[in-house]
Amino acid sequence: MEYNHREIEPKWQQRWKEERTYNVDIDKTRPKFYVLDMFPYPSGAGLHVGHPLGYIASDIFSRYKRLCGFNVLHPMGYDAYGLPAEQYAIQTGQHPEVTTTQNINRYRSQLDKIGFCYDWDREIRTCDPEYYKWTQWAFMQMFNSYYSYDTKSARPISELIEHFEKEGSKSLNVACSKELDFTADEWKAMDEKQKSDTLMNYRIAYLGNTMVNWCPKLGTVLANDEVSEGVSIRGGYPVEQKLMYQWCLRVSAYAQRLLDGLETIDWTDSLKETQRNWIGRSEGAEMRFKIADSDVELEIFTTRADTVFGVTFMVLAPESAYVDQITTPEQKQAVEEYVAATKRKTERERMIDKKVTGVFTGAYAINPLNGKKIPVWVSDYVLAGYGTGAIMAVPAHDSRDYAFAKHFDLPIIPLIEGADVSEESYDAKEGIVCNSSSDLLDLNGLTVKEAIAATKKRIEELGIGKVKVNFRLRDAIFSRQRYWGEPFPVYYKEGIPTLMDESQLPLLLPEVDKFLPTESGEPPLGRAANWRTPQGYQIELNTMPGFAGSSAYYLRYMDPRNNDALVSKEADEYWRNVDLYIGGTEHATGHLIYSRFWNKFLYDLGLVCEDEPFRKLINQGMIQGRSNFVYRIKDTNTFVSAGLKDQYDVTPIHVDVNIVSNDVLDLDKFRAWRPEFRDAEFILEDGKYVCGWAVEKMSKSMFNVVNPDDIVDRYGADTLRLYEMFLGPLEQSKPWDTNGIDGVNRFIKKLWALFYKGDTCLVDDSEPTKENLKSLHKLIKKVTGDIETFSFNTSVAAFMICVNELSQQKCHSRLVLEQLLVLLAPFAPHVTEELWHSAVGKDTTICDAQWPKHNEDYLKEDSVNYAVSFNGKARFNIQMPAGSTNEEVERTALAHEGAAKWLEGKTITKVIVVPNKIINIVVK
RNA sequence: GCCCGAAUGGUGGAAUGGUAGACACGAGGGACUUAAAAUCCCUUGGCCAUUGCGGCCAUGUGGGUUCGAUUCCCACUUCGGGUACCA
Repeated sequence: MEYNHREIEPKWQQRWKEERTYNVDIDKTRPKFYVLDMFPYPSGAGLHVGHPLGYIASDIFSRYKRLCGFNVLHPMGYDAYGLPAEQYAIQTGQHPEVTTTQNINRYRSQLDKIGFCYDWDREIRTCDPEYYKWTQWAFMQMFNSYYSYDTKSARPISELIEHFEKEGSKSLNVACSKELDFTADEWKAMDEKQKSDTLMNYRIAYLGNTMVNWCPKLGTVLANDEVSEGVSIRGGYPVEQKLMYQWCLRVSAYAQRLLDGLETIDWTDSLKETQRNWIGRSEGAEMRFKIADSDVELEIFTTRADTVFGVTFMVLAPESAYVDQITTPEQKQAVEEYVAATKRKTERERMIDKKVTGVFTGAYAINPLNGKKIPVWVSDYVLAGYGTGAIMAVPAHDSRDYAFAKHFDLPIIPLIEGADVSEESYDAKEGIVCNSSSDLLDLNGLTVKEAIAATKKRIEELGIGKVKVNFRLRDAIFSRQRYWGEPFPVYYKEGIPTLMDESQLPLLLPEVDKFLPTESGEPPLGRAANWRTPQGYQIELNTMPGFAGSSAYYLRYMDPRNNDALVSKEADEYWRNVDLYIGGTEHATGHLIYSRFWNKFLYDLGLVCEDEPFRKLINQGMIQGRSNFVYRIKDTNTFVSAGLKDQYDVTPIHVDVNIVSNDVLDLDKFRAWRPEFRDAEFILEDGKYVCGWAVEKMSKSMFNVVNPDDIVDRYGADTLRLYEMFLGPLEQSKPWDTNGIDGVNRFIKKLWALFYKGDTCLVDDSEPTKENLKSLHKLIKKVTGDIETFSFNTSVAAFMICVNELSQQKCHSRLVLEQLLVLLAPFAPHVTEELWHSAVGKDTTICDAQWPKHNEDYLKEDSVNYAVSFNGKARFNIQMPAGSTNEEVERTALAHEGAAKWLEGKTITKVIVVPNKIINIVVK
């Protein structure tokens, strides 16, 4: 029998499917292990060889854990709601569901060819009503909850209503959009609408007037993580700031827990750091400044309370509510013009345009600690969304304030001894404070740290401020003005947003004639006929964002067909949370924050038993493309080989990597590739046309996309799997280069040759030799260690070494070869399964074998090789019997004939013996 | 600007304090073959020596710690990723 992947791979894939080899159920007699891939958005382009990298790694780990005796949950599904399908629908009129289903089918057939051990019975799709019922349901729970800082958890909104009825807003310690102040009587006197509005201030899923990222081109709002550098991540369209009435999730309430939880999970430090920065905790103080000749008090936030004596002006964000309250009539026009001008600018323009701008309000604030009058300005360098939207400016010690002060010629008062602020501000939080004393507070002589603490203490005593922790993390905007998403189970009863009954879930996405906004500017659902409750109330027209469906999908896999609960208690308590999660870093500040938030919320409600969803997380690196170039001599149809291109004036042109092999261009295929190249002439080197190359993103436009289907067809899935792992460390980005694939393919053929020569099966029952066992046990030890640390590339190398050794040893012993197959099974499931049955003669699947353990006895050496070094430089080797003492090693080394040369005329200062490795003799 | 990570042959990479370059690709040479493919064997970081041994230099640059540094520390250079008026 010859190795023929085209025959054995489909055969086993079929058998696994028929025999339900990879389907799992709760089994309390075995420990569970949950391995999850970030589920893909099924794009129209299909998979390229970069996509399966993480899937292969997780598949290897799943199979390994199963062989180790774990009951492994390893599911897959699709993140099926999304913008590309909708935009395609707008262009073509094709229903997004149709394209999505097509894409899913394509993905599935591509995935199937690679031989993954997914339990496909547990497949989920976020656009499936059976699935999104629970997305809608979770939203309803959030609507019905508020967040208590006393219990540090979400609580039913009914508790809050009880509190209002007893005490109004008194002694509340809860998350809210803004601090409200009302009595129990005032609450009771409110009408339904007022009560609804008041409760919105506290709900975890709430409707709020917030500054949103509005993308006019996409016609929708976007969350902060969907925007980068002022443009939308999808499409790259400009985004502007706009005040809109939108559904939001009070993620900010969980900021501290999201931060603390990072300590308990096994993620890389860099990813945790990214999340910490995104959450952006900063400790500081809120302080109130009275406005002269007015009742208004400006509340500001600062982390540098110590610099309060250096405040020479105040600045408001243009959107701040204070602006209208304090602007003097003389300045009114100038301020209004400035605010209007800022509004017109998109966020991107505001970012690119780093010019200092601002306008004086005409008002003055009083510094509460020294009574000084300080002017209040408006400028767009202060953000409305952070802190209180107002700052005290200390130009001597903040570079932004410094630039503003220089531009408008405002005074600068240095507060730290020795700080030179003539050219730039002194921003460092260190030094000894000076120029900082008044009747109320004296900071002179203190360090900055001490001064911050002293000021905080004093302002609390004086009742002019309080210690405050601020977070950068914003609430998530949860409405999208799109069609292809989950509808909100909400209707408007006399203008009051009201939840539907749980029994009405799932609320199905209605049909529409077009996927565009209505003529009156309403979202596409405005086109749905009868988008009303039976009582005739209007149902919410927005849909939920992409992250809604992906925030709790890992829970649904535990119990995917349950129609009575998101996940049953039994399934949740058995599978608990994800033990290993593999996916890209691009979700660090989006999905991985939202999921943690969502899970913590469900945890507060007692619906899930683990506080963190993903115990360990590995980020696989990106596989980049490796593009090839041909060089056309300018204004001709002649192409010059890469080595000679410097002699001509050439234009590099991308050429399809699939017609290039080892950087050598196939001339006939090139001529056939494009009509304009049909008559191409070539200047060759050594009779070949050599292409240039560069590492770029894998994309159609670069002609560097490699389809896994082609690789599987040519070399087989096992070769693809091994090669992707062999390419380099899992977490590192690296270019795909098909050139090296022959090496792993040869390895599989060599493996095959251990079992078969022609049609003869070589496996016999001979007793393994010492050498055989040594090679095998070396491999067991290495591979086990490597899988546990995700060093799959070095394990593949170890397999190659072992197979080479065994073939040199002519080892055909069944006992050795069957264990070799088990070790290799996670990496190359098809060929190992085939040999396991046909050559070794087993009749159960290799998946149910047992992972072998290595035996140190077989690894022991009779003698040990020591490298003898003089002053750290290795000079010769000596063989020592195993277990020799350091003294014996040293004596032998010095007595060795080679030693004399290096000892001549020198004296020995020191001898270091590293057991089993090296002996270093220091001479002078 | 700030934070994080990386830099090793022609190429992908190995070695986390102990003989740098495992393993693989590519390249060169050889065997088998009428020939090719496939397979197998040898060489392959650089320089010097090559009649034999051998010697020197080398992990981005410069310092440091150490008997010994690709590995640890400091500074710099370059590249990649994240983030950005967050007060």
